[in-house]
Amino acid sequence: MISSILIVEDEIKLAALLADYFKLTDYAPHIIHHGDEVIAWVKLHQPKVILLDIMLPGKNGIDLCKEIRQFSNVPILMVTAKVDEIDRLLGLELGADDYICKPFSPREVVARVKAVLRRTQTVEQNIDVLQLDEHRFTVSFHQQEVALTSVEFQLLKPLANKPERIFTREHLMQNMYSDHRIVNNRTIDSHIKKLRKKLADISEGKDWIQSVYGAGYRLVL
Amino acid sequence: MISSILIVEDEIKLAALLADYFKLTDYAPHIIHHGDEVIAWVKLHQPKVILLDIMLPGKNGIDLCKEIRQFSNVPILMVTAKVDEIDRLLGLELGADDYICKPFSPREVVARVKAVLRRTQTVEQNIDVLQLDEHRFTVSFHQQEVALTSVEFQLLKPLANKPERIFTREHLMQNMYSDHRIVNNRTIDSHIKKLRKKLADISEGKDWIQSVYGAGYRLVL
DNA sequence: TTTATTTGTGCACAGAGTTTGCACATTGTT
DNA sequence: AACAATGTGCAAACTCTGTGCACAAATAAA
Repeated sequence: MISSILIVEDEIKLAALLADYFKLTDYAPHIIHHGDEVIAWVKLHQPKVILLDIMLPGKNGIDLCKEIRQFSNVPILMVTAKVDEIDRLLGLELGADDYICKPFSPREVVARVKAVLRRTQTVEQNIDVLQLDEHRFTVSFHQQEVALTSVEFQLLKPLANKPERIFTREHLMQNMYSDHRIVNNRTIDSHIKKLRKKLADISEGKDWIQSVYGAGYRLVL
Repeated sequence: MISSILIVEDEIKLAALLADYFKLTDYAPHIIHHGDEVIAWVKLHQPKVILLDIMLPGKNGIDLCKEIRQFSNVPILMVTAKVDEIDRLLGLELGADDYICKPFSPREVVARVKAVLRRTQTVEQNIDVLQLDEHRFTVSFHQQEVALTSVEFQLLKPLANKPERIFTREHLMQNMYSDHRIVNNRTIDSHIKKLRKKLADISEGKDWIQSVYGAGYRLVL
């Protein structure tokens, strides 16, 4: 399995060294040296995991971590130069997934990243999914359940069955209506909106449905 | 068994700590910090149990408890900071199911919640169901019994055997008539109406049969 | 057999709930 | 900046369900 990893680290040589190690272990690393470039890149590329140094030119790692957590649950490993700092960081409850202390061996870092991915992926793939109930027209997330209308249910079904995959509005229409009716694109959007609301209500506000500009929608995990 | 629990507690760290403990014990906790948000959330999500602090910003726990009791019998555990207050609370007859005093250990709270659930669930799951008698075409609820016509009985049977599950009118027809006759949808409705009346008569007016727009009917517990 | 009484069916219409599309705001792309 | 796509609030159009009622069919009583 190949994962894209974002390495945010201002020491150029160290970053390159880490990147090399990750390449050897079948990861696709990308390096950013400056704090101000991180948010935009993450939003655009959605890496599978982020290695985030705290001391950075521009925005520091602590603020970046908070900011990323506003829109994503991507695993984040914080890197700090001082052991003492870790306690302080834990107190801040940044939502980071692990903390690593410099100096470190690249192999250690790779191991920690793997460990985090193993943890989070198990959770996401086995637990953090939407459960549809065909008989009751409901979706549930963890133990929270919500009733859908039949149109909403038919709309969600293909999206949830193939997460990540993009469905065009035309494709979604086909699945929603047995009579192959054509409705206005804005109509699909309206239903998507209602679905988003209901899903957010049972999952702490998470937006499960991503719109793909010019293409359609997809469900993200 | 997994239950959703609502934690209403303004001390953010305490709430998070409790939530963690409940997660470890297979509960799905949701936290609300402000009294004004509680009612709407409870109505929407119908948690299996509520842990309710008395001192809160916005509406206080005592008023909330009364208000919740207007529309739900969900088990409520009240949390108070002062031992002395418990006597006063008992006097108010709020309808809470247990009272817990701060400071407490999270493990104690989990234990008390389990105890309350054990008490209330036994009642609900073993007694509050409709008992059908195939030989006499009767339904009973608690000790109240009512005679059904054969059509009514056949209509109720699938609904009662699979509570929560939605049955289409077509499906219900199949079960009602051995000759697979097709009758008007309004006809099903008429029988549903009569059933509702009879069931309500033996169960304090409860409406057991929920209609699901565009889909059919289901029996709710 | 005839006459009540109960049960089943379907219709018309009212009321409730859902779906749809539009106008306009916002966001994303080039 | 200009254009295109998506998000949103809202009300109209539509669909579905509830109910009363009339009548048919089955059952029981006389």
